[in-house]
Amino acid sequence: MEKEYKSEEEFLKHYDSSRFEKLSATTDIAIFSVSSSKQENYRKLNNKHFSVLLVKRNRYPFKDMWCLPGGFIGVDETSEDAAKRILARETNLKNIYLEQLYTFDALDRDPRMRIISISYVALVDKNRLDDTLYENASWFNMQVEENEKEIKVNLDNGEENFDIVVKKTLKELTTDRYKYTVKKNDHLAFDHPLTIVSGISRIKNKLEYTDIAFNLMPEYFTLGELQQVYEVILGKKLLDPAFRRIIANKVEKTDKVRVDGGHRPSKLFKYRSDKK
Amino acid sequence: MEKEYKSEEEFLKHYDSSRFEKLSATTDIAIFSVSSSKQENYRKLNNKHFSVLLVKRNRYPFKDMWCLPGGFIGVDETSEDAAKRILARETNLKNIYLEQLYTFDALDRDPRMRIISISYVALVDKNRLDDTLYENASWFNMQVEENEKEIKVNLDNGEENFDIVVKKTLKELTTDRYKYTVKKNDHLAFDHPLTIVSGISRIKNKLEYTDIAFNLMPEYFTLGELQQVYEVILGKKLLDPAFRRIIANKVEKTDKVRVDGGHRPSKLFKYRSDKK
DNA sequence: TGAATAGTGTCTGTGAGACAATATTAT
DNA sequence: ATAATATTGTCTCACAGACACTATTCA
Repeated sequence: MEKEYKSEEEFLKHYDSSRFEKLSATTDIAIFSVSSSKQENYRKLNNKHFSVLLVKRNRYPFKDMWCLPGGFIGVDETSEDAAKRILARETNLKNIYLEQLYTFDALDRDPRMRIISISYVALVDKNRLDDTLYENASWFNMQVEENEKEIKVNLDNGEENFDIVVKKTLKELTTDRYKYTVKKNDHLAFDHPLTIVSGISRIKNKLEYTDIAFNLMPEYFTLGELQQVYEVILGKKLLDPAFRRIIANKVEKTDKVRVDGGHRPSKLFKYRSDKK
Repeated sequence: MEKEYKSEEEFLKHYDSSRFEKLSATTDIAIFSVSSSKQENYRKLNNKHFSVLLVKRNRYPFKDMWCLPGGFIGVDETSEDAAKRILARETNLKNIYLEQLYTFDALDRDPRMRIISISYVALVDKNRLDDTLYENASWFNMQVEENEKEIKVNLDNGEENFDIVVKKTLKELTTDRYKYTVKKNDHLAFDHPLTIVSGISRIKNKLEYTDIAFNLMPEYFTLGELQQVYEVILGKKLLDPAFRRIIANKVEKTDKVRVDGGHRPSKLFKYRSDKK
């Protein structure tokens, strides 16, 4: 039974904040970007890959495994502030695209104790990044294969290469569209395969009805480059005329030109937010 | 500096779970439904309203204000389990549609202390509900008006009627599509206006590309009723032929018929999950 | 000159929006 | 008969998919 209080102030004065059990909370961020790798053929464009930043853990639990950048949320900071703090530690950039993704809270997701993870997705333009990475961080190119039953992501940082497989359970009604469960994972700590797959799925969806792609682009870019970014994230080739129609009112042609190979030079465009 | 451990087991044995500050977590659920109200005209169909279940608080903080059903998350239950526990308390139904919405964690969202809220959205078919409601619960019909700058929701349970207004800030790139902030609210506790508005927005979006609407429907329904549900949630009239085209492969015609007024009877349909 | 990308024109089929027309019921 | 909903037909316009064609560069 609760005592009677005359006012909210009086109630708060007597409130015992230890009445309910508390738990720990962390933030984990799926920082995505698009990497380029040179082609041998001087005529061809750079190869692009959708990529994610992982950190090698140097302490228990999951020592020596890879994980998403993250950390504990202080009692005096919001999860978003914590995410920004971690982003600032991992990159040299301000004003990074940051969006809350999902709160993972399975009871056994951390062997230490009950720790929930309020996860975020961030998008960065790799061109603006320093090459120097914090601690044991490394960019992994992702190759995503998805069918009705599962999603396989191949992760490759040039030295290490491994797959994670996440099973999709379609629950029809009575729950969200899909429920993900880890099916194969030997290299990632915690439930981070779920975070990565959820993040990819979120970005893929939003790519089609928002302008988030431009967070992955430098100020000036060619339409070919922009199309490549869409293609590596969506995981399929797009037809040039259709693509140009779709993004026509999101970009603005500049008088700059890029000459970069044995082929016709391309005009440089920039993002136009005042689109109709 | 961290001590050296020989194995993860050894590390876990010595782990001090009080090393990091902890915080409290609650679950709040926006339980949505569609209410019907009889029309005076015998020919006309029932009027439908998109509605949300609110509870009048009988204790501090925010005593005597309305809030979403919710409660603290135990250390040994997931937020989803907590949400199901609360749903079971408020309704008599099993297998309710339940989806994680967002984690709200502004530092000042609760005057007692730092409490984050992992919020959920639930959809129920009011026809299957008992009329008896738990404690001080009450269904409020919602009238939503949205423009570029803000979202106004009028809440009405037959006895009380009030507005909440939430401001939309468009952050273009560098963050999610919109950021919501409470602009006017005299009747709802905590940051629940944000939860309600976020929930409405989520359901509105998913209505178009998923089958969630059928969670709001009884087993057998007419296409007119189904269309009404879409219309009250989307907040606009739809054209009959277009609507029927869209949902054609999601429903299955039965040989049942509903005769209910001074107009042509309608065939009853049911949900068909094996759609192409 | 050839291989590659850049950029545009155009045809066609699909599908949404709009409107019209017919069917059926209780009062 | 009338007012309401139920149901279907069809026209048009916009647009995505598909393909073809031209432009331009460097080795």
